Amino acid sequence: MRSEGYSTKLYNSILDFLSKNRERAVTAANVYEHLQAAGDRANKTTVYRNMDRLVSEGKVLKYVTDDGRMASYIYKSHDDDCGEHLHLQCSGCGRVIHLDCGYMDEIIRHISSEHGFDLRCSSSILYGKCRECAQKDNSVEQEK
Amino acid sequence: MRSEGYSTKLYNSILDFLSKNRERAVTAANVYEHLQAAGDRANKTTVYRNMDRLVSEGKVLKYVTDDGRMASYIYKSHDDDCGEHLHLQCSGCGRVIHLDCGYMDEIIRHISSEHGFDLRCSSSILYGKCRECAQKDNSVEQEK
DNA sequence: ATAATTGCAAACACTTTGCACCTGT
DNA sequence: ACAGGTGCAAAGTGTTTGCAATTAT
Repeated sequence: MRSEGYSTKLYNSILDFLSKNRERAVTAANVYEHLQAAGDRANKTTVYRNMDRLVSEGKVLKYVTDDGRMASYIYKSHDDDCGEHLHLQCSGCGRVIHLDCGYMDEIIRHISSEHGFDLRCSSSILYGKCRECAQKDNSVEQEK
Repeated sequence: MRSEGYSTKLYNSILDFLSKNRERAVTAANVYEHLQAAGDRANKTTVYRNMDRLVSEGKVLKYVTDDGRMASYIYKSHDDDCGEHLHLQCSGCGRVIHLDCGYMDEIIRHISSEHGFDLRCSSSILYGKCRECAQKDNSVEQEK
């Protein structure tokens, strides 16, 4: 977590976009497209550099998409410490669920004591489907 | 899971290598290097194609490495259904721990009922450090 | 015989880097 | 003024694809 840098137009736009999408994981491509659409014509390189900066500033967590093709970023709200709990990501809609219930501590303790393993939540993400997307899948099944 | 294909020299070598490494996650590069060393000079493309084949045959699970740079593969032992439980992977030594205890089912149920999320174990992997690597890290810290 | 597998070179997709120029402080 | 940010083009990395030659059944 390095010292803050300059507050540029792009940096602010990106941070703003991320904070407005705290409930989903966002890729560099998503950010780039958003900036295009918003008229802040940006360069992909610059997007990547700003994402790196946000990660090293500790404002954002970096994961990988479901298919492992791209990096995905999750905005860390200041009120919850996202490094301390796991995240669920829906591979349908990209929605992120913060597993910050008390149950989580228990899981971490169990994994540590029973399996001799220190979980690092900040680099682990669980994939699956949220209720809505799972239901959508089912209705598509039925249409066949 | 498609029907079995030809049983070629390379396919067998790769499967053999994977089954001898069931306790760790292996990358395409690892497989390639092993084949080189073993004298079965192979082509990277062929390694990738065989990995794909093994995945579609359901003999191997495909994940992503800790840093998200490469695919990593875990051999599925026939005796345990790896698609039904989560895996822990040590980012120090690559060791894989199968989380196939009863407690895990409870977690999956909790995530489903309390968070409305259907976990897909076959594409989720948790990272951290196994006891040995964590201790190793500590001694390195102390050397400073 | 014939369907699947292989090797090679080229293409891909995402990300990173080098460098000259521009901007925030 | 100057540290830091930006854009462009080029390079890098892991993976995939097209196609002709080879191999397993």
